[in-house]
Amino acid sequence: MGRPPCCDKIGVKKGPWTPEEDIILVSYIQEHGPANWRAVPTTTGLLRCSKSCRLRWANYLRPGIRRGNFTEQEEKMIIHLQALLGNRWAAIASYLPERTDNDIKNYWNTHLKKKLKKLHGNCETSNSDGGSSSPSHSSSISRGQWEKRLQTDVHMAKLALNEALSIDKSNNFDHINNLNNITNINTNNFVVQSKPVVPLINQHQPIIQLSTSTTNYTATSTYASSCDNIARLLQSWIKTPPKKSCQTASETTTQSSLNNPSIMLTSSSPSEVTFGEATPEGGFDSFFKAWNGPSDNVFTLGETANLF
DNA sequence: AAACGAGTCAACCGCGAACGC
DNA sequence: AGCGTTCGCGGTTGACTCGTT
Repeated sequence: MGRPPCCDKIGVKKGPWTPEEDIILVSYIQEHGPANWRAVPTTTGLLRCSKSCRLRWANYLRPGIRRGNFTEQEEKMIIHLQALLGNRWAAIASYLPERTDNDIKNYWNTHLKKKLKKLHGNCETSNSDGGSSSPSHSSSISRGQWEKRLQTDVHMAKLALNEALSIDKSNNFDHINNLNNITNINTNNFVVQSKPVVPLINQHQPIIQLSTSTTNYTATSTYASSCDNIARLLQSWIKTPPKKSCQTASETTTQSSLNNPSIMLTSSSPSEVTFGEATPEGGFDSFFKAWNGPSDNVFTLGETANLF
């Protein structure tokens, strides 16, 4: 029996998400939390499959995501974690809470792979291409040799991570905690465990913790950063008007979005953005008013920690 | 200004794991 | 235990941007 498709192929929209769709999705998650993705399209009326909604949230709308401009420390971490864990991007992303697995994967494939290739030369035996650090890919060397090399890799990774993290200890508490996890890995266990590192990102995902009353938010600042993401998106969207499908899609959906009383945002500062009453006649004006700060005016990791 | 190629990244697809009945 | 459903992950694709000619 074949696996049923995750959604009906008919009537399901594909391609880039419009700001309106983003707002609808965020509105839903703000109300129900990031769970039961299956219900999202039917509840919200979004013409997207549940998978697409989850991905959009996880990779783009989720609060606390930083995009682009990978720091040297992050690069180091990614390189060494990749050496440690292979192409297990979700596990790697769990050590970089502000980054998504997709972002790390892209950055690896577009930047770091080349960088390492340049550094080590083409005939280097290192596993810079990913995957070869796993026992299943080490057929050319004996198990003993592989374990020896892994021990060295782990040691090197520890040192590099220590070095990288020591620079930015103040706001990287989570990294420190995660470092403890990674340094506690027993190399012997590592060999036999199929999943030595729990994807910590899952523990961060239910960031918006709502009480049953949707007006009583305990995670205002974290949600604000999600609004922040959308605000930035909308701003760039306005600056560079969408072409092709994006524009036509938004044209067709704007009215319904504005008529949805739950999706307007009002606030005097980005850190206090909450969902408010809809003012259809106001359009996105209030949204932009809400967003008037620098892009890095978002909650800190410490603030996130306080939520748990 | 136009054409082309390379680089980037958001989104899709398919698979396996986890979960619930 | 077996089956169907849902979720999460990693690989891949393709649209878009940017630089060069």
